[in-house]
Amino acid sequence: MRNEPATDPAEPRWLSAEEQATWLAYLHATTLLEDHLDRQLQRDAGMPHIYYALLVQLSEAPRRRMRMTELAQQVKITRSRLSHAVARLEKNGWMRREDCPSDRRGQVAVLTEEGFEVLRKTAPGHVAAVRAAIFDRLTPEQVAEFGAICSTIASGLQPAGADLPWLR
Amino acid sequence: MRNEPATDPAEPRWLSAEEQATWLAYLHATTLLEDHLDRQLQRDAGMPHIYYALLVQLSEAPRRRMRMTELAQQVKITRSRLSHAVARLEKNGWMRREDCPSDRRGQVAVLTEEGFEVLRKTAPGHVAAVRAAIFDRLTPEQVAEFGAICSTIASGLQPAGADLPWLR
DNA sequence: CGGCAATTCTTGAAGTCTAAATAAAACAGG
DNA sequence: CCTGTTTTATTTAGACTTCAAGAATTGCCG
Repeated sequence: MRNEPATDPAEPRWLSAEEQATWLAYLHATTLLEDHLDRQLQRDAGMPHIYYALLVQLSEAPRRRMRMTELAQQVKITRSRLSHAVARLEKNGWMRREDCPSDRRGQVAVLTEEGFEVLRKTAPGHVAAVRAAIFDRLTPEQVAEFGAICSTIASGLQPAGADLPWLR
Repeated sequence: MRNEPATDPAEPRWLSAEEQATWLAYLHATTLLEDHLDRQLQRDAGMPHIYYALLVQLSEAPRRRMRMTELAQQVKITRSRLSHAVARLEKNGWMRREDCPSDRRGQVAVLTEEGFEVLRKTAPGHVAAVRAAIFDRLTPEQVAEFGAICSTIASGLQPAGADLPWLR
């Protein structure tokens, strides 16, 4: 389709050739990488990448525990998705739920010792995979620029699970 | 965890602080953007982003048709995933399958007129969403660099659905 | 206080994806 | 040819995600 300098509001501003190329490269990179890491972790840790990210997040939290809502926000997923995920991880014995002392509605997700152990054993392989896919292939300047770009993009997007009241 | 300059093969090379920050920014950006575009397209076009990408790919192909395997490769998904997707898109009347004349095993995915029409009507909104999330927020230099980085990453990863014979 | 609204989290159903198994046709050699 | 392998595509079952709905609790405010 076309790309015109015009300002006709009826005519959408299509992507330039360079923008298209970048967008396509982005789609390919993210699709392939997500797929790659999902396989790597499914094979080595028995869970998809996002579940692994939940364990990591918990492992870095004080007392290895976090409120459900905050955990969901940190990892950028909906509370619903988190509920299902934690249910599964709980079956594996890698996570546990406790009632929140200060808010009777709340739950606290806790990383179990077994969960931490899984992390300890599989973290090296995972870092290696991430490194091989990204950091071993970019210059330090590119890493910095890449981080800045991703931050910019992320900062412009609504948090996941931002329930209805976005039009208030 | 630590980061040591040592070359002990037993001690994994953890990510530096800057690498961690970049990796986290990447995860946030991709998670949020994928989610955002999925919602945008589900709302405006009635399908997830990857399905939309299939229609786009077909629309740009000669005679708006493509062999299943090639379509899967172009969009970086497995043949299995494509089979499911096309089955669904066929129900919507947006795609159609034809037998391949030259290879009796093969199938050709064809974009229907209805499918093209959906694309025509929803493309402007989708470009706008992509533009708002990415291109309106980056400088031209960043766009170029971003494209180069994504290309590098993508080029280092195996194609999806690369069946077993990878250890041949 | 009393009640309505918002928050927190879970659930169930429908849609999608993965992994492994299957079927069918093409190919490659002996 | 005829057989074993590869390629192409689909199918099944199970896992995961989304969306809408629901239950319990808290917070606001007149």
